[in-house]
Amino acid sequence: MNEAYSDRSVPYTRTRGHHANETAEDYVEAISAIVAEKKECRVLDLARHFNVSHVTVSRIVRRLQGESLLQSSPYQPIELTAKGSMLAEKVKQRHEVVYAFLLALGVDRQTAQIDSEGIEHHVSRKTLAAMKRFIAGKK
Amino acid sequence: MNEAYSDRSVPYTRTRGHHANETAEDYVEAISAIVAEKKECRVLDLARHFNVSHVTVSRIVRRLQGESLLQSSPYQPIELTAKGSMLAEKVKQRHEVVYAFLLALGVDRQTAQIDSEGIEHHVSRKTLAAMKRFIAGKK
DNA sequence: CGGTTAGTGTAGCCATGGCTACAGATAGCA
DNA sequence: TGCTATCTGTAGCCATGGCTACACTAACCG
Repeated sequence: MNEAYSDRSVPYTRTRGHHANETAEDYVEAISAIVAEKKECRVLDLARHFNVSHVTVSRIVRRLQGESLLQSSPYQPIELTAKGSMLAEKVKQRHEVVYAFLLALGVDRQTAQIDSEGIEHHVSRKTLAAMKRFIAGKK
Repeated sequence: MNEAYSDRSVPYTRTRGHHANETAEDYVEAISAIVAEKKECRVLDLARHFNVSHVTVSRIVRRLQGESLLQSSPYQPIELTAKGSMLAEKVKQRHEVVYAFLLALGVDRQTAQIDSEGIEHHVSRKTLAAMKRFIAGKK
């Protein structure tokens, strides 16, 4: 299940991996943003970002390292691998499109921010393209 | 956490309950649809619907009974409670709006079906209203 | 240098939702 | 009636991601 980051191609097909992939996407996106903002990303930065305990973060970070999405050593800052950076970039762009789309639809910023976080993981390539067309048409 | 069916009101606030609520919504919606179609709903109907084993269904059904969303006795058909029916109706309507919205946006039926299943759980009241306005404007 | 504080790791608990394997119930048909 | 096939339940495994409690590291400051 290595390259399974968008495998929801059959209606109601549940696998263990879906939720884990969403977590991976959220984490690399957050790490990328935190590094961009304050030069380095720590376990506690992520814990505060997601409102979870540092223990939860630490275990997830270990898992993502096993998936070669990031690199971490004890008491050291967390860094994305090339693979992790590419995924982060893809997720960030998709997220931005969904957010901009909701704004264009007439939703307020706060709601658009919250809903886009939930929606982004479920938007297929085709729907994303339709959202882009809509945004372009609005300009 | 009894009435927590749409509690994602803060950015990136994760709780154990979110995913479980989505499962509950999917199940009551499916049960309602299956009952409407073939008079009764069995464990195996749900297992086939969601592409999971009957064991998984059976455990989730037990949990949902504990939440008073449905009633089930050994080897008997599954029935929604009044509470379960109301939730199912709400979810069904929201799902239909999201599906119709994606179609109106220019997405093909297959993609709209799949994406709407994932997206529906993350659409707030406000975004849903915006989708309705968009559909109405298209007519 | 030592002490306090913030950060991190580990152990171990829980709930959820995947699974296989096996056992028991139900129903339909010869 | 009894066989067979389908359905359902139970036991028990796993991964994920929540948590608290406790221990250790590191860093900063007096």
